Amino acid sequence: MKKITINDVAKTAGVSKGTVSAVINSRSTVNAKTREHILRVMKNLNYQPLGQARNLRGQRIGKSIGLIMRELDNPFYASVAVEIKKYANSRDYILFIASSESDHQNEENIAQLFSANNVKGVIIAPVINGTIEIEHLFHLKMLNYPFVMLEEVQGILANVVSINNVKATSDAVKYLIEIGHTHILHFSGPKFASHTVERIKGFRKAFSESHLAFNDSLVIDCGSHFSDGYEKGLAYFKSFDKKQFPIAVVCYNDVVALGLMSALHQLNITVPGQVSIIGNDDIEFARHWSPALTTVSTPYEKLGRKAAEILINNIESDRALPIENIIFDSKIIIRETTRKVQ
Amino acid sequence: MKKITINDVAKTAGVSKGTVSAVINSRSTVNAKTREHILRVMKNLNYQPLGQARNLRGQRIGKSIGLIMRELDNPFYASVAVEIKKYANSRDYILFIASSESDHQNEENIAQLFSANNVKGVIIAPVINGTIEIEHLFHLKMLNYPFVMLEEVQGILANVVSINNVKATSDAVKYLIEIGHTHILHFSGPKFASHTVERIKGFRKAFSESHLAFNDSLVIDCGSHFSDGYEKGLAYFKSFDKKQFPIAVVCYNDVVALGLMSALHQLNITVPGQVSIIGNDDIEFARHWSPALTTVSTPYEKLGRKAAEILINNIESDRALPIENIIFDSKIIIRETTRKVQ
DNA sequence: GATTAAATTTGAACCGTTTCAATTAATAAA
DNA sequence: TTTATTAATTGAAACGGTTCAAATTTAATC
Repeated sequence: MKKITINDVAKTAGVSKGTVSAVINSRSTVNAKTREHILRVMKNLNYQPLGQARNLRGQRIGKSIGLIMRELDNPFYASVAVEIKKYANSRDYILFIASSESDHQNEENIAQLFSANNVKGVIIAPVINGTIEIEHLFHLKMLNYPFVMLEEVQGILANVVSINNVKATSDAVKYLIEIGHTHILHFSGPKFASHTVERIKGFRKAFSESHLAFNDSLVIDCGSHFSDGYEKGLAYFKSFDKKQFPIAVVCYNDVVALGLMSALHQLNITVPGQVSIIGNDDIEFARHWSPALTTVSTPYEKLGRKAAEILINNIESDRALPIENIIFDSKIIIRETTRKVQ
Repeated sequence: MKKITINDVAKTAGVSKGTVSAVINSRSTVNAKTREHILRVMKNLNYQPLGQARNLRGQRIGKSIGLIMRELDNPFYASVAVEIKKYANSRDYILFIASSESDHQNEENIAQLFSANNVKGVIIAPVINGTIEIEHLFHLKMLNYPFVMLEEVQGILANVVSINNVKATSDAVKYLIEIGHTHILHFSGPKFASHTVERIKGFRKAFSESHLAFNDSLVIDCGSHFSDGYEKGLAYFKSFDKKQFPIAVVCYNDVVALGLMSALHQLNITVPGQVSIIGNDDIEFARHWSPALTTVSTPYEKLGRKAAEILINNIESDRALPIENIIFDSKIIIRETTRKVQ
């Protein structure tokens, strides 16, 4: 079935396509009777004007940028998204958000769709699934299509605005060591996310820079959701020898930490009495939970703002701008889920 | 400054635009040396191919739908968005999300941008700010542009998929009456959101259908965030006469309810001992909080799924489909923040 | 060096609109 | 009825690319 075009409408209505165009654009120069007639024909033919063609000539339509998240319900990137949006709006851009669902092909399709549809540039939380696929990023580069990545990707030189996960997690562990902990675990994030990898690296780094011995069993595969923290927490501490307390857990993020606390509560294990817990992200609930969660706060406002700023600067510049690589540091926020030992 | 086009590149490089086009599209028929040369010229001129024009001919690029939320951090619509996305993906559509920030003009601009940029249809959580502005919706109708609204808007006949807020809140109040409460408050939502208005209506309805007398002071303007619940809760109960307990509060949503509980905790008021609380939405945290929150669960999966289904059916149909108006019922989930009185 | 096959490149037609000067129809004034 | 105005309509030329048959170049073979 061929697509109905303005020509079909014009022909059926017995007018020129200029007139049809005038109706579509609500121009007042067209006679009321003619308008009605054309409108009726449009409805009958179920004619949908093709936006792309409409803009080709005029190009007076608003500006927009895109954001490709890995998943819609990631609380950290959701906060970053809000900041990106704020900044974009302040410069008169609308933000469109899409989710790659951690799938390379999706990421590529979305980037393609953005660039093909008048979205001026894109911010990407890149998918890194073991095999790193960056052809589509090269393609964007070739097209001179402006983009900024929220995590570094090996093998491509591009704008990156990110956070220092290694240092953040390492600092968290060092803080625990400082207050006397000697038995420290890591509930790690979703496989293949670079945040996960980097945080594990930071975790190990802290060990290698202290007197404590690292051991693979100290890293427990967990995930990023409340239920992950809850379930893995239940499984791990269910038949846990209480003589081993006190113990400390550095969690991938706050939601996992909260889930873990919920599990511990159910097992009648006290926080921070028997288990100290540190989260990551500093979501709003972290400070309202009881006990309030000690966590690592990443400056997502700055992160989102900077990413959007670089992107829009690139979009509006008529020459290529130098590539930027900006890493923000996090800081630990001490609340009630960690305590001094001995 | 005039925009650089493929013609400029072709001219500067001394080749035909067909060849430049071949380079842009990574076709293998072009000689390596020529390719390099053209690529260099593209870079020098900072040439960005115009996506719209690229598609005009080919039109083989993926399908997408849009979602216009009122705000990015609304937990209820965030959940709905996830469901819309799932369904859209299952039918090979990519979902783009934008936020109107509860502003009419933004809503209009975004809808415009979607329709002008090859997004096949849109789901709208409409802004209803006292003055109802629906011209842009009429415009979409005229263009035969498929759209579905997540809340009813007076004055326009269009697809609506929504929830029965009146019944939901009314049921909540009736439940409280059933278990013996006689003093019932409502912490209401953001002004002008139709959910707010409808829930207040439901609150009143329950009174008018029972023996209790309604009174304007029973509705406390609150908002939709944790901090709103916390602050308004603190303000309201700070110098509250304890003789008036037990009392019950129906909250606009779960986050507000949790904020309120946090405030009450700080004031040493017990839940559900002195105050019974009911939320709305049934977010994940609701069941994990302690005490676990009694709340009204809206079937957001069905809601999102149905909205996306209607939209895509409309997009893919070659004739106009009948307008649908679907309202889902909610149900109350009894947990630990409500108790029988007397 | 001539012939043929393969690799490149060209350029005109086309995609579905908008634009706007020019034309035509309708209305008002003379 | 003419004529001058004004209101509507037309249609050809963009817009910035893609396509692909035809033309040209280059390489290979004899």
